[in-house]
Amino acid sequence: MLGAVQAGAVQAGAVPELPEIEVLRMGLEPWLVGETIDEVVIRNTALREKVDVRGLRSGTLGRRITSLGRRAKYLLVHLDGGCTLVVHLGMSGRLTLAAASRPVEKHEHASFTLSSGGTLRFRDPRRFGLLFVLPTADLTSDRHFSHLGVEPLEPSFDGVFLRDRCRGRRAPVKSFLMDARNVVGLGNIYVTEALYRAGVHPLRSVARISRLRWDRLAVSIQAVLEQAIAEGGTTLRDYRNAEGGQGYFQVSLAVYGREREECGACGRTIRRVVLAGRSTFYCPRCQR
DNA sequence: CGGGCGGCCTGGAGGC
DNA sequence: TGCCTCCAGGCCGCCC
Repeated sequence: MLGAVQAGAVQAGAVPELPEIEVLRMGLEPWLVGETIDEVVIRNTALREKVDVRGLRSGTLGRRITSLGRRAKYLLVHLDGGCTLVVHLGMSGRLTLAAASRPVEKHEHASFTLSSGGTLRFRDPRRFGLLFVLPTADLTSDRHFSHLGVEPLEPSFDGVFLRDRCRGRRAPVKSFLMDARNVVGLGNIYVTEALYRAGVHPLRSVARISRLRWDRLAVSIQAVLEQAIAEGGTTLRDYRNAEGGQGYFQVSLAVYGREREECGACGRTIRRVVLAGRSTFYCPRCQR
């Protein structure tokens, strides 16, 4: 169980984007599949949307977990009986396996007792997360999912798709890529890094991006996400390991959070601007 | 219609 | 040292 806890935990300070949810899904799946949910405890229903306790219980109690999926930043716990438990971690959510004897932590709003005797705990200090149950058949039509765009790690995601998708629009490319109606799963950090890798200025209008740059952007987005997944999704701001060292993926961040530092490629000073209320970092020479 | 932005929420950091 | 303010951001809804 300890191994599962370490594999499944989104570490402190990580802002869960697509790679963090995918790492969580892979870490939890071998421990959850085959388990039955024997008890559901909800301590606080005031998440981003009020938790429907009765719906959650009726859809999950006595049900066996058949598989774990992911759509955008939603973790999908598929159950027999035709329902799916949907978990969104928001900004600060964590989903971890723990022994039933472990004391309840602060901000631990929900726990699910499994047939093995372990528990699945949902902790979310900022309460931007979501917890609900749906008939599995409604997963695409439900209002949380119906508007969502393409998965960036699917084969259909490429430069041609992006170019077609933005036709007739003039939004800054960063805003376009962070809009889940176009592409899902990208948060501020990975978009920022992908734009740097592709050499595209974050404020550039989508109307003024060449075919070549769209191809490069698609490749960069996939490369950043795949690298982050391979490195355990450690997107860390304040995480430190036991020795006080920094998380692994932070080393790979070329521009995010590096205002006033030198660009590793050209030496120019990395700049920060605010777009749609979000910090945006870029190299003024490498990104045009 | 589409893009910008405020609000939700808490903890951590920085200023005085 | 302690209090206050600011900032982080996924997502929705409102506004222009």
